[in-house]
Amino acid sequence: MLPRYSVPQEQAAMPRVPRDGRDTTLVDAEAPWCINSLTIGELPTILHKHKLPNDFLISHASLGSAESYISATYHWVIKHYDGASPIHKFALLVSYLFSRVAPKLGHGGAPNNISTMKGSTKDITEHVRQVAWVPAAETKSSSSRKGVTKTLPFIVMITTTIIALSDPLSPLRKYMAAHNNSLGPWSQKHGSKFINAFNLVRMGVAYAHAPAIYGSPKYGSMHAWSMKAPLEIAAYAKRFISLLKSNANGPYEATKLVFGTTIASSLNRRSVSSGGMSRGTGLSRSPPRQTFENKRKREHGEIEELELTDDELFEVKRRRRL
DNA sequence: AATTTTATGTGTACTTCCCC
DNA sequence: GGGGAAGTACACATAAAATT
Repeated sequence: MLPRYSVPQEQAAMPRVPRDGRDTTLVDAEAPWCINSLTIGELPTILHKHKLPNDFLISHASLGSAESYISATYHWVIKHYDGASPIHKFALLVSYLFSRVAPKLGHGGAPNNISTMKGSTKDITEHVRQVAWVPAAETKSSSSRKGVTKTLPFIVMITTTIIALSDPLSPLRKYMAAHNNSLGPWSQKHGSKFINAFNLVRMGVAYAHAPAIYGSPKYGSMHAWSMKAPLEIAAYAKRFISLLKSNANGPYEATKLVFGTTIASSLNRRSVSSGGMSRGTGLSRSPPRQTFENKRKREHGEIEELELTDDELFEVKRRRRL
């Protein structure tokens, strides 16, 4: 059986994703909700939410026997999450997008001209921002790298990473401050899911200072990479959120800001070809093909665990009653 | 020397397939 | 259908490699 996360009692009623204007989740910023079952096109409907979604559970980070500062960081983020903070909201939304970009989370090798950028944070950062997102499975016979298919772990782990790295009071930053800026075991645990320096830079929340961003990047403005200042991230986050709710193409534009045109287009493919404004129209005439797994999950009422295929992302999914 | 990444093996949970 | 073998996917531990 799937690791069914437990739903707190007071939130036992399954949150409804807004289907029309009458749904109370549209107007109630406090009402419980889930993020993983949304489509990208539905992201603008939850921008007012103050709380983390119900499916944001620490268990999805599989902390196990991780060192105490790691689990402390997860608990700290859950306790301090503030939906009114642009950075927090951005972190959550981007974590969702990141989980849908998977497994295309890798990148090619360093270009030949990387050394010409040495010394220029601007050049290297702008370069990394444009590097293509490619599947991380490059080993010939063996399958793709492990740990990149389930979406909920990404959502919990990316959100936590961005928020914690952006706040000097987080247990993670305090650990770094006491350990010469090393992220410690955090690097390996999250790096196995491609939550690493390179992708933080590529998503626009961090600077790359040295070609070592392609190697074993150490943290610090004197080394390979560092987070942008909170005010810079906040400005970026505001722009992202503003794009997201700007118009019918908001989700595309916001995805493009963070992940680039290619990813935005590939995630958007289906809805563009079917005439754009499918949002709010309810049923689509030709429902996208579902994976076997998805079908099983629907049958088992595990829709909240649903992992959408690319083609489904922008579709307005018909909700089954639960 | 320190830090991060990559590779490999083990255990576990689930899925798929196949045979009865 | 049921039930077991084979296959898939993951976390975790450990070791090794790469880079600064």
